[in-house]
Amino acid sequence: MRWTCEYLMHPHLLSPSNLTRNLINTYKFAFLHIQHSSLVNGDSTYESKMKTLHANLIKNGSLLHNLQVGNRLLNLCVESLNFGYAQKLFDEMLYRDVRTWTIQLSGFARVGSFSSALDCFRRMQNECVWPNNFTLSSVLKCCSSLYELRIGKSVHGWIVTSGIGLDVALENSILDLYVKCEAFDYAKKLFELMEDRDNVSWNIMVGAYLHIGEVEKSLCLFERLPEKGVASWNTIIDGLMKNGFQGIALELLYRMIISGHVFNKVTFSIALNLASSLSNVELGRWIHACVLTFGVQDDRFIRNSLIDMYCKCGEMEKASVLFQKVSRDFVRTRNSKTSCEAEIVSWSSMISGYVRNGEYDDAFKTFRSMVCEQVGMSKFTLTSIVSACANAGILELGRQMHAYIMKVGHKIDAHLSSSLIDMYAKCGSLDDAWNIFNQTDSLNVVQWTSMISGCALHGQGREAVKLFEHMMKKGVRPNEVTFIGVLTACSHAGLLEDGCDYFKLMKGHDLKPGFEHFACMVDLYGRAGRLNEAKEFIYNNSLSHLSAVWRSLLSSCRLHKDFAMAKWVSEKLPQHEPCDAGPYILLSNMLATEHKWEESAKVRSLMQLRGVKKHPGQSWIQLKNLVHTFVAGDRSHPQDTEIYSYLERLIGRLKEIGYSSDVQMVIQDVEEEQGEVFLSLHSEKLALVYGIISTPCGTPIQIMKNLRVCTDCHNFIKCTSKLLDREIIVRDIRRFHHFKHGRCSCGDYW
DNA sequence: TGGTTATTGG
Repeated sequence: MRWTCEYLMHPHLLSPSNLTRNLINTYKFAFLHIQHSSLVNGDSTYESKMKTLHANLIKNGSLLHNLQVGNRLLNLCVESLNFGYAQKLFDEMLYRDVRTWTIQLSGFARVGSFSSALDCFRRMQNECVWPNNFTLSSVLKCCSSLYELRIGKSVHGWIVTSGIGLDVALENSILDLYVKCEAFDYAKKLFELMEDRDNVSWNIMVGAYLHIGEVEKSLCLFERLPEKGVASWNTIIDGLMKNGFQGIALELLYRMIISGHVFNKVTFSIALNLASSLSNVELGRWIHACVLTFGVQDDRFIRNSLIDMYCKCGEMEKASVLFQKVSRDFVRTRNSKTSCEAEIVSWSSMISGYVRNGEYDDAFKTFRSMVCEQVGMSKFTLTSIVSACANAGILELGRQMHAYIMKVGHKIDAHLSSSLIDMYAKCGSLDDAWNIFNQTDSLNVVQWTSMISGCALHGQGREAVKLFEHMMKKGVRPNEVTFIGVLTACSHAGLLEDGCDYFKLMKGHDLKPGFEHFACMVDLYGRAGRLNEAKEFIYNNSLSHLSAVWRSLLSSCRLHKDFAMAKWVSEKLPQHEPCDAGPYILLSNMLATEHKWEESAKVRSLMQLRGVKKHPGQSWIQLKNLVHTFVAGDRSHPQDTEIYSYLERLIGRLKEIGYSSDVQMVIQDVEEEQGEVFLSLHSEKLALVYGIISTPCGTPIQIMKNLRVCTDCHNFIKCTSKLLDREIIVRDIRRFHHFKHGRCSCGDYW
């Protein structure tokens, strides 16, 4: 190998008589040798060696006089993805035939330059080179990738009129073009007219029916297939899953196995995807075991599917182990385009996995390494990271990400714009959310929903309702999530009648209310003070097994001070969710308000006995580039002496303007005075005080909290906003509270 | 012919 390479570096050693098949092979070896040493041994002289090789090739001009030799070399360049050299060689070749053009054209198609491939086809036609079936297949593939139905149809027309021999493969390409371009009628007609149909033709049609959601027809077609190949099974299982028929998909996978079909690489990907969409980690693990048995664990698609499956099943550690292995391998193969794409997918999967599992810090860390290691960004990565900013509520980071996206020059597509709208809304800047919303040209249902939910989040119920009406007028169909948004808005703004109307409207849109919608309705009745109607609604709709609706009713009871019903409800709660700490705390809280300390303590010990852990309350505030997090009674902050002494003085001054601690929220068996002390140390108060002492007078302060804000803290913040004349914004787990001049945007209704 | 990653709610 080394000898051949050195030999080629000295062209004077070449004699014209060597211009034979052997020479081509020698070039082939040299090519592969240079590429191999660059990829595996990290040889940095790759570029210069290739240049030398190429120069020698050109110098030995006779090579380019021989069409056969030229074509073979061109093919070699294309196959090894050395596209720059392929282009040079193509331009320098003296003679070109249909094969030369086809190699070049399919080369463009292979690296995803479909437009260049079509240009190549046009030039070829201009030079009156008659295409063959391979050329046409490639051209049709380019058309379908570019959704170029018009060009595709003209190619079809040309094929028919030119009298070129049509074979099944070419007809299948046309069929596939029509399906991909959603010209389903054309596809159906062509399929009916086809004299020879092979398995591929049938599979394309099965896939086509699945694509347009005609699941039953696709199943019929599938069952009619006389010999079902692995590809047929793959198509039907994948399509069923994508149409939301996970159960049938799983059944078919089982049927496929027991009828003796052996999985191929595609089957593994699909099966892993099925496992994650069912959140069935056992199935996922079983498939992982099969992957290892078959020895296909190094396939990039399968690896990524494995990572994604573990991410979606919440097993981030397992995903991370696989990911580390992948990224080690990728370092060595960075040069090829396909491996780059596969690498980006695995990074994206990891980031979205961390976001999905609420591990935002890890998501940010992964993103940072991705930037440092100069891995290319995809819109998937960016969308996930914006969503991480949204959920973590870190406005400054969100803004930086937005700026980064603009700087990199990424196009803001529908997914990105909806996640940006959502991010700004969730990070407290509704104005920025509106800016993105107003700048978007054709709004889809997700973007409308993000904006509607954003308004609801900020207590702008009427604005949300207006938006919803506007959206309907524009002819955009609301989905289930849109209704959750608009119902929440009605509930937060106390718009009982509108809420009931919208709930009824769901039927008109063929949408079945889920438990979230029912919970919104219970909330709506409850907040409006219609506690009995809320209770009736629960029983009339058989919702009594859902703890979410009882919890919502309980909050309303507290709001309207109906202690009798509150106690009745809070006793029901732990039965439904024995592992959730919330109901126990609420119940013991209710008992404590009636000074029934013993019973309250019993509930607490029952909770301990069952090993239920309380979710610790946390509040955080971002100042400059740092996020400061506090828990109740936190003494770990470096400025804690300052914080505590300011807090004490502040409470004293607030009392002078009428603030008093709301001891009803005390959840421990303590005396009032002690209770007051305990309340004063809630995490949001600490975060607020830290914000006050760290910023100039009059600066608005924004705090985030992972639980709902309690009545006492709500009161405390209201009074503080009045006393210090500061705008204070608090995001709790459900909504935003904008405090100004002693009032809150929620109207004390949350 | 078929396979992996993203947005609104929970």
